[in-house]
Amino acid sequence: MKDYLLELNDFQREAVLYDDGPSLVVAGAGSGKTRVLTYKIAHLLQNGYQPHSILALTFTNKAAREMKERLAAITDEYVTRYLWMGTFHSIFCSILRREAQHIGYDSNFTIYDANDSKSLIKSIIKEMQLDEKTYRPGVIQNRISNAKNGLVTSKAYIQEKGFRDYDYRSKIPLTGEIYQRYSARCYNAGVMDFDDLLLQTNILFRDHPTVLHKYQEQFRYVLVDEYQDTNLAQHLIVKRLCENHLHVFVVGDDAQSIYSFRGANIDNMLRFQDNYPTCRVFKLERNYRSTRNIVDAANSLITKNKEQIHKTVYSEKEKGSKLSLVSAYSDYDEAYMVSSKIMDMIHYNDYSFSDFAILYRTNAQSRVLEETLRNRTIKYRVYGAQSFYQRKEIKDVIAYLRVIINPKDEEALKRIINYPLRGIGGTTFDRLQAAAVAEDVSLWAVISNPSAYRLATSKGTEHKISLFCRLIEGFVEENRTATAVEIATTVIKESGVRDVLYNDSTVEGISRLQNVQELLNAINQFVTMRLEQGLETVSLTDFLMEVALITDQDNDRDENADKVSLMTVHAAKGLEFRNVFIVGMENDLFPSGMCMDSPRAVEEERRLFYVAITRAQENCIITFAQNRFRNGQTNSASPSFFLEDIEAQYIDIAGEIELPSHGYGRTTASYSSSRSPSSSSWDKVRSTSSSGTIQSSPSPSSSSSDKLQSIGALSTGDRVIHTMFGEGEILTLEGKNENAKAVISFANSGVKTLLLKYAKLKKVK
DNA sequence: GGCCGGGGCATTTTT
DNA sequence: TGCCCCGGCC
Repeated sequence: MKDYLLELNDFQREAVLYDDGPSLVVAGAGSGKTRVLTYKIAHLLQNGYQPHSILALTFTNKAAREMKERLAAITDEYVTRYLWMGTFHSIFCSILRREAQHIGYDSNFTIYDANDSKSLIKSIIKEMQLDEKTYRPGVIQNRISNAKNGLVTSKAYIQEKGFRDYDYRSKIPLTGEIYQRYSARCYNAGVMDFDDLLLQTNILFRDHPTVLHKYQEQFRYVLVDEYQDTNLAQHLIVKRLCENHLHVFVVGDDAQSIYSFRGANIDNMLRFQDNYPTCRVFKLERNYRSTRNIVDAANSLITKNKEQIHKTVYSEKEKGSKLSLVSAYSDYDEAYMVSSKIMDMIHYNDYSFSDFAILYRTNAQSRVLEETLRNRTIKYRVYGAQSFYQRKEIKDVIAYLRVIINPKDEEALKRIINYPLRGIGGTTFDRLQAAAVAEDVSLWAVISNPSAYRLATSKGTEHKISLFCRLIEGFVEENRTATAVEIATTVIKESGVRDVLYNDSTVEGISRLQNVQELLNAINQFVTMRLEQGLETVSLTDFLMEVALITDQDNDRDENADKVSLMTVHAAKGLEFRNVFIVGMENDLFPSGMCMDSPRAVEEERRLFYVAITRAQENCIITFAQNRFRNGQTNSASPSFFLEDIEAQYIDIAGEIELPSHGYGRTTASYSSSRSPSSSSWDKVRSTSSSGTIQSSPSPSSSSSDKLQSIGALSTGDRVIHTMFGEGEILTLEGKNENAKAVISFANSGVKTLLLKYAKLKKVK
């Protein structure tokens, strides 16, 4: 093993070496938090801790994987195999599976993802004949999730006056009832949702001291990453596991706590010392990531928050450039300026695309950016977009697999009972489900024996149901002996999914079939990997558990691809880029308009802005638009009041910026940065935006009426997509308004003349 | 049972 | 603007 201690600074080393009780490492942004955690584990290993006696908990698979890789590099690879390192959810999912019988579950329970949960809540709301506009499924889902994360079971929820009153005041008094039904349904279906994995673990540990004791004995040391993001359920699990030996080492940054809406409680970190009175606090304050200006600017922002652990983050890098603040006329212009700036910086500073990230508050903002980047042929990747396992075709196949290992899985059944179409439609399904609810049995119990439930269905329908039932039973039977890949292959073939996709010769259809093939590869890969790690057998259940807890993060396969990264600020946490754009810095957007009634929520938004700024290593460029198209209309916007929180000395109002040409002529405007001395950047912003130095770009519709080079947004030579004919190129354009026509040469359908009024053309590139 | 189109509606979301 | 839900129609 390398002499790892030499690679740490004094403070980091102190934290790693201290071994005399609970430790809290308050790690500022970019201060080498993961490094400390990794070396701490290496240190424990070197001092005689067995790998299987170390439990290291993270929030993302990616964090766990990266830490494993780093550990493998400084210790031995085989060691990391036996470490208990993973996300809270995956680790306790394994434990729950092992101990399921203690809490009345089968060890083959399946997992509801957020969509499954929401869908179930929706059906319950319908069954209770409540109005979906009053009882918004998303809101109810949040309420239930928060309750679970706060370890409030449905029973407790209904009994507790506080919840009742709160729901009553929110005009959704029956939330407790929905929660109760939701829990019952999950239990009957033999499934757990994400929150259950933590809630049930707590129940397990609370009610079964011998089980708890077993794990207390096993885990001699417990480490937690991103502790500021733990919720009560997680905090308590850790506390229980450590209560005897107090070998607990947690790392986090309270200034980066941005997940309270998911139940994270920053108090877990702020009051760590109350929970562990003998704890020692270590502060890592040296930032290794960013230039001094960036660190100082971020500090000046975050000091405006009241609740925080005091620390002074500093950088010893060069001063670097100031942050820059750029005003744009519209969201479109904002996107255009960002892409221009990227091109400029690449040109003059020798950056590549992958040195840039564009961060925004909401996913909806990515659209304009994407469009603009495409037009400028800038390669980009949107993170947090639909992940592989979220695709419909993949979810469909996964649903079959879920039903095979747990036929009671109601949401999975719902997905596949009529896909591919087999004539079991909504009405029939509702009847089946109503019977299941009325008799308090699983949906599968009704499906596998419909005649026992006096359903008002026809003979023909009953036959269809029994065919479906036999199909599933056949799969279940095969799964006893077949490998995971074999059973998945059979399912795709015999369910009819393959034929449906095969018969769809559209571009989308072909890609869906490829995705399904890719799923088989993924299963194969997973099994091979596990076998290589020395496991005797790898079941379908193992794969499904892994898949259920996987999210988008995992596909960083093309990490080396040279692309600009687009993502929400939330998704950017933990990442770093040489150059960061923070766009849409406007009131009502960032901070979100929904936080304004709560000072705590405003502080969280400010932390979010802090996270955004601290992603930047060299340059941080902040933009806002004076007009933004949102929810179908354009609204005028004002620069975020958070900008006022950044001290003026660290931020510049941008100089000359080229405005979008739209291909209709060029305009160049420059920002008149206010000369008047001002103590806050805010004044400058105001003077800039109100003096309106940025002119509106000409609108596309004002294009000239020459030889009809273009009509509306279309020009000759444009590549377009037609819903029927596919992709093609515009050869000519003619006519006005109602009669505007285009002659288009389609790749697969030949040349067509289309009336623009009817042809819904979509421009590509 | 299943498809199409009008109307209402929009945070963030490690698992 | 784009998604999702529901109601009407085949």
